[in-house]
Amino acid sequence: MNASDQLQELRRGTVDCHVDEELIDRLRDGGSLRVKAGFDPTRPDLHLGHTVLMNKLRQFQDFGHRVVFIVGDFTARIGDPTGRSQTRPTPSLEEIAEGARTYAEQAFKVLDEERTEIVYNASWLDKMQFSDVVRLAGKYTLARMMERDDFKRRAEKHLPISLHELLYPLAQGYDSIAVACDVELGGTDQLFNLLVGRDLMRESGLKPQVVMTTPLLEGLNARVEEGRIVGDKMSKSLDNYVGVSESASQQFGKLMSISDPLMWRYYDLLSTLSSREIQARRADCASGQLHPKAAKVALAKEIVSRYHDHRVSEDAHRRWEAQFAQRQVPEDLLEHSVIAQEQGSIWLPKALVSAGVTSSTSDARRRIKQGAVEVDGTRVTSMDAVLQSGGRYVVKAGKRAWVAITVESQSD
RNA sequence: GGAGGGUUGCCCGAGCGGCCAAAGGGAGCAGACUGUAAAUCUGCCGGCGAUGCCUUCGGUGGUUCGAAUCCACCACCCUCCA
Repeated sequence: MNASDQLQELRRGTVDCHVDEELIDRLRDGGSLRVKAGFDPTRPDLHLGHTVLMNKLRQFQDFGHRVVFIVGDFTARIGDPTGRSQTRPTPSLEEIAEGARTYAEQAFKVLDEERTEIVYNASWLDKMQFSDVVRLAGKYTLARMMERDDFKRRAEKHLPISLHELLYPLAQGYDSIAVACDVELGGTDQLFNLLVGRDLMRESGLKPQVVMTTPLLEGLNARVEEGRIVGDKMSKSLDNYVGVSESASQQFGKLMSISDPLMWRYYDLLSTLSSREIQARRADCASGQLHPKAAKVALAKEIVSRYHDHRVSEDAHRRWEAQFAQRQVPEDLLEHSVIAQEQGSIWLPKALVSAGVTSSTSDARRRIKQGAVEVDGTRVTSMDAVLQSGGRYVVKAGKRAWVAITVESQSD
């Protein structure tokens, strides 16, 4: 594929490319580019948000370029100040090593292993002497460092900025020197760090890297208001994510819960369809030829198939339709045994707590009061309901809270 | 080294002696409506076999009939001056 077509494809999905001309020049030169991306090994559970970047890296690989996958085992110990007002705890060496391993494992569900080089930044950063650090620090100024809006904001608010936080961008920038890359990719929140790398490379007499940023994917609960996406980025701590290693059913269900407008954002950032195909699908929905639900199912299937067997993905779809659209008892119903109390029965709220469906009897009573609890398909209205010993009951305590409870008698 | 401000439920944040299991918002949960959409509406949102009882407002001790609220000490966080 020629250079301008490559550029066009690589830029798809509203990826910001800083210094386009340089990239196209390098693409024109032919040969394989070294594309760098750094990863924080302390968060090894990849979710779809991370895969936006991964997919872009994969695209580079498909054009014949090489990915330099940097495990930030050293920088993890400093802690990236990006978006944080507090310094986070330093992970142990073991945690970092374990994280790096699982990270790579998950990354290769998307990346082409043949065209990926994995390197650890401690292998050069750890060896630096204090004098090396001083020399590196001498290449940058406080004024420029303070251009970073996170630092600027904190300075204005008189919030603390630790000195080591100022070193973080330098360390990351030094990585670019160490691996001599042509391009560095990162999330938009990484823009400043990436540009520092570019400057440091130039200072060191290297050809400065081209900087590309991928947008941050919004979480499942994001909304679209007046054409703008409102909501937090996808993150594990906010529990608005789809994990790469989650089960097909979980992934499918989560993807189906996003709002229609958000679906198009997900299409743009996660689908491998061409922009033209996505536009066509969108137009069909708008004109009523395609039901939005069908479009969402197609997207969910595409994504789930990427991380699971195609058949598993089909199965997840089928089960989802059965459980939610047709309100049938889920196939993968959890079985749970509880021990009967005196009188050969167990008070329903107690059974629900014991089966792990509700967090407390108060919670169980609340749900009964609100009509959320069903036993064998019949809504429970009495607070005094009990399950008889020896029986197996299919209990529902809310849309997603299903369990089969078997009551064993006390003497067992 | 000096002066001042702060620490409230999952998060933000009001409360500044009883009417406080603690306003308001967010998140979450449940029901209705649906395409498990989203939005919206309604209710819930510490625990307890429960119109009552028990434990919560950084920690410990105290004042008081009564403390998230007052006092003392301790811990942690922040700001300003040096």
